[in-house]
Amino acid sequence: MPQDPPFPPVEGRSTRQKRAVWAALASVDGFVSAKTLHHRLEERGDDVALATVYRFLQSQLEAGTVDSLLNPDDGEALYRICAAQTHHHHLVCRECGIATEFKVPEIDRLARTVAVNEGFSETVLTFDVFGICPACQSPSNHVD
Amino acid sequence: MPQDPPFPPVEGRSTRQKRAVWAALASVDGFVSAKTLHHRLEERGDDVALATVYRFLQSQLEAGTVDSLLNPDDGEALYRICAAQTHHHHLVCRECGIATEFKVPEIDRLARTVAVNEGFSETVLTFDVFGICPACQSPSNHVD
DNA sequence: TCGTAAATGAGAATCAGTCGCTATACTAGT
DNA sequence: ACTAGTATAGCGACTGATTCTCATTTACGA
Repeated sequence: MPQDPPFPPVEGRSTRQKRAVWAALASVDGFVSAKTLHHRLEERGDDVALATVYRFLQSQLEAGTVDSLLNPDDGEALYRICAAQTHHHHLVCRECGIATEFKVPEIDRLARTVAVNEGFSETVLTFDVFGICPACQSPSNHVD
Repeated sequence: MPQDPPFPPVEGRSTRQKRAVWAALASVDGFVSAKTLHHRLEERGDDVALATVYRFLQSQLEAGTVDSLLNPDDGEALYRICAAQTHHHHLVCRECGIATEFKVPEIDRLARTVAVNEGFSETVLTFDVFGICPACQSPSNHVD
């Protein structure tokens, strides 16, 4: 048992479960669902309750160390580590979850302008792009 | 809630239930959830199964006569009548559901460009803005 | 080591959304 | 108009994701 977890993203007490979930999340390239994450943990032999996975993801979300978005197909929440605190959007493969972050300040500015003109406050933008990534387009490279 | 349903929206057979759901949808200004719509129907004395509401909304969605989006707070799907077939986005009040449509072609163009550059295909944009509308900001006018 | 607050596990509860079977509306034939 | 045939609609039961409850366990400062 290493003395210090690789990255201590953990707020509050440091537990085996939190470290395990973080490690599993860190080992994935793209966005994953809580369920998928839970499966990976089982495969690794890490016993963590599904509820704990959800709780951890929720707290990290609030802490800003993970990002989440809703799969537009089924409304399922997807998560991934996302250190970049600054505002950005995602280009996400709906097959494998691989994601690219991008910023288009103009977009945000334009949207804010629209909102302000209408007198809206506390605005939140949801802006993500879903598609099929190059790897998933070629069956040979297809990753589930 | 000005006028009657502008057109008979019902594709396929015209039934009491479809007409009722459409009328209920038409009587609402903003986006509503299937559940809310179902409540309204009950209040009116229209007995329609929740599943029927969902199915109707789904078919109208495909027909392009209603619009939907995911509430980022809880992932619930929201619907409203939306005749404008052309691509557009929404500025939605998260309190009362009131929504304004807007178009910013540049946004779509920029987003597509990002996707194409990364080699993504079959891209779908999700872009909506949530906030608190002027009416809901002043407690006196607050609509739940 | 001890005490205490925080975290976890297990499963029940909740809630949006879907499915499979039955009932009904529409059509063609008479 | 009446009836059978067929596709569609309707509805109750179900599913799957997420949250809640609470008894138990654990981390960690004193």
